[in-house]
Amino acid sequence: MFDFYFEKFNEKAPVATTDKALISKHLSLKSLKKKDILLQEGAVCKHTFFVQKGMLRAYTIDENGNEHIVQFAPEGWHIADLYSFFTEEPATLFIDAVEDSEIILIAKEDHEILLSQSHCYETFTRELITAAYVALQQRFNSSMSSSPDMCYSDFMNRYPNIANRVPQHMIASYLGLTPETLSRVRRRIAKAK
Amino acid sequence: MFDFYFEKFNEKAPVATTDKALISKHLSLKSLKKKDILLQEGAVCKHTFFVQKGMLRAYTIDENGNEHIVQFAPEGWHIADLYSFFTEEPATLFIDAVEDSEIILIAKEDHEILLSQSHCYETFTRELITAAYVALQQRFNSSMSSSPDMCYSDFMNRYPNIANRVPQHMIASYLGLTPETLSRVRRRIAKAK
DNA sequence: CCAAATCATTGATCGAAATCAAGAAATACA
DNA sequence: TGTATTTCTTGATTTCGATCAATGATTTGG
Repeated sequence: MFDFYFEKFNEKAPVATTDKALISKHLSLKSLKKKDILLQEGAVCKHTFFVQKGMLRAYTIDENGNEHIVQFAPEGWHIADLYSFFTEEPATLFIDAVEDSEIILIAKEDHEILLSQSHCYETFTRELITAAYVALQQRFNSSMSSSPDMCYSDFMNRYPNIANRVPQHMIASYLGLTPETLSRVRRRIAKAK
Repeated sequence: MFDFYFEKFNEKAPVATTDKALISKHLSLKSLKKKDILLQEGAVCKHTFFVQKGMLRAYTIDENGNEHIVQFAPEGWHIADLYSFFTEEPATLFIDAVEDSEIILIAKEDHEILLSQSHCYETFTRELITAAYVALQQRFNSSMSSSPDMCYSDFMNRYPNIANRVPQHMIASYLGLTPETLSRVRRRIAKAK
């Protein structure tokens, strides 16, 4: 049932059988169709999501109605509006399914129980958020100090598994470019080879 | 000696007297003059830094020699190149003192001992990195989806304590603008009022 | 206290990405 | 299978921030 989850868990923090049993009690499953929405801006984010299968994305919509994709989450990844999750303030992000997906939900109450009752769960959480912070830092640096061409190449190399599954205009949105600009970036890169 | 540190610590995770004694053994102090460098790109980041007094900054230098400030750390904040700290790969960041400063250093070995020996230290670390992640996320969103004018106003409102202590060209660098552009942003905003 | 360095502003020009517009290609689905 | 929708590309134009250049203001430290 949660084998894949615990496999990923175990990569960051060793998990004993008794912990597995405890943690399993606090997880729930959900199936999603492509485009199903898990979180709307303005709602409080009451769960974190772990993707077992498929892909989710988090994005904002700015005052001009433009989407800005903040994160993709293919299988094995976690996603949430952590700001809203921790503060219980309204979310600034939307989260929806890019593909038909199967996910695990962890409610905030359950998350807190697990933090207090399972030491390895706390360690896992710490490792997870640390890795997420470092990845975000690097992405931010790259987007601040590289050309669009470099950002695109970096993204394709770093996340081929995402790049090959989502439409180009979503990659453009993730990189902070318009689809037209990304198309021209691709042409430039193809020509340069 | 470490009163201020434990005060901040306690805001995120309650700390008992015995833990304080243990943790104190693993902290060391350092005084810095303005412009003193704590970390160079290419070196391994072997410590995290807590600012007791003064202000530090972390920044990258891109291939054109332009600085991009990643973070300011006034008193009460932590700073490090966490990517390098955790992986022991060469740092991509520089860290130096924006003002004369007094800091606490925590070496990686000490950090790991504390994680394993003090539960509240682990909780504190988790809370700290979570807050940092959320702050970075919000900064990233704001810089991707707002006008320079909005980014600047947000920054001034959110961090007046930083904004009033650093030269404008550093704020420009933090926001990803040239000093000239920031100067014009300020004029626009002043006129609009 | 003064000279030197740093910092901020302003103007003119340039360039890269956004926007606007249209059409072609691919995909979905009924 | 065929139609509708989504996606991608290409061209023309505009816009906004970067760059280049110069000057003025402020800070620093010898």
